Amino acid sequence: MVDAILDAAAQVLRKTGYDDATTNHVAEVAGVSVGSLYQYFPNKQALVDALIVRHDAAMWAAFTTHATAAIGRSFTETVYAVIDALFAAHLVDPDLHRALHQQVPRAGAHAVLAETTRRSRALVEDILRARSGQLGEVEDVPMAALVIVEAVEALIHASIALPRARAELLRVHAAKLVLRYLGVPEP
Amino acid sequence: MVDAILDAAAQVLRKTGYDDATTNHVAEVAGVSVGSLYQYFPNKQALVDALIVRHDAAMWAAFTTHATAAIGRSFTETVYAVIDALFAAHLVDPDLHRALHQQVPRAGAHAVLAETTRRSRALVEDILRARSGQLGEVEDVPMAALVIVEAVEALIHASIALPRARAELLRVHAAKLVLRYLGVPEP
DNA sequence: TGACAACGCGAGCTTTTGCTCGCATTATGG
DNA sequence: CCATAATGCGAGCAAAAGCTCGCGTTGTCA
Repeated sequence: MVDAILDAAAQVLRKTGYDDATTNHVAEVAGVSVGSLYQYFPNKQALVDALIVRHDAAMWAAFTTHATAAIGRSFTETVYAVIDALFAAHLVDPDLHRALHQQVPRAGAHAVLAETTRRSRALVEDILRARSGQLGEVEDVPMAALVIVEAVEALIHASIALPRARAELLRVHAAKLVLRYLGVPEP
Repeated sequence: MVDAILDAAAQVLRKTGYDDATTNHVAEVAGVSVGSLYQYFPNKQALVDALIVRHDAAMWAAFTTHATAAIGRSFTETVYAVIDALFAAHLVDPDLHRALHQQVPRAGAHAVLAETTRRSRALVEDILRARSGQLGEVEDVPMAALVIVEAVEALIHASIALPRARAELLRVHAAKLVLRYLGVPEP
């Protein structure tokens, strides 16, 4: 039942937006009553929070699944794999993702999302440190990780509004951007 | 009076957030009555819209002012100047900027902001085309402009949450990112 | 099958909030 | 100095939205 309510909330957010995402409307779409909704979610914020947590977990799962392809590869291939994984993660439910980020007030302030950002940066830092000695050295690893994560994420968000062909090309450019930034020679 | 109301709205958004930005509250802070507010703004959305337009205009003004420093310089210096101008534009009213973008639902969907993004990209495209023959050629100018604008804007937004020293360093990294992406050799 | 609890329901209460409208106050101009 | 208009006021209205609570229904034991 909890899942039914969350599914309904996601659908409402995707289709009609945050303003029409009233508790009554969500309950109606879910085919349950408002009372039942409030049995599992103490208030509207808790409902939205749960949705954010669930979606974030789904994205992170998709990311780690795809990112395993990077294990044992060369640095260039690792970069491509991680970027592909990030793009894949954003294809889990793009409409919901956009609704959550563009319409829910203070969505970016959620602790779960901050934690995911932190984990993403930590992962990139690890990758950068792992290539010590190989190619040129990176002086400020945390700063480089920040630059890479922020830039790539921005490009992914931009790609959502693009036609498929351009989005694919943008993925290549994202990889190019990162590799050249890190001083990796072209293949 | 219009300005007083807009100033109050900006202050409320900055300090207490979008949720507490009721029309009555804004009017109270502005030192006027709700009736007066509705004499100049037909509804709450119009008020927020006007605030977005005003802030966007202020940012664009700051940008163009600083960007004139790029006229007649070398390509590398032009890149630095434009990035500096973008950072300067985001220092106009960072708190209001964040409130508008993170708390106002669908803030990104506003026509004015889309137009500003379009103008930014057009400007970058012009700069890229102007250096034809100089250095390496850029094949897909619109794509490169998109990559640069999106990446730099993301880094600027990230820099707002950073301590001043790190923010300054991030600016250098933004320039490095763009120059290396475009294949410009280090100075 | 009957007692009991857990689950579910939805009409409606309460609060909030965007907004109005009739009146007061201040400018304008003859 | 008065008539008229323009501006400003703020109590209060109407709609909306979050939330509650008493009752019905379904499931689960002995």
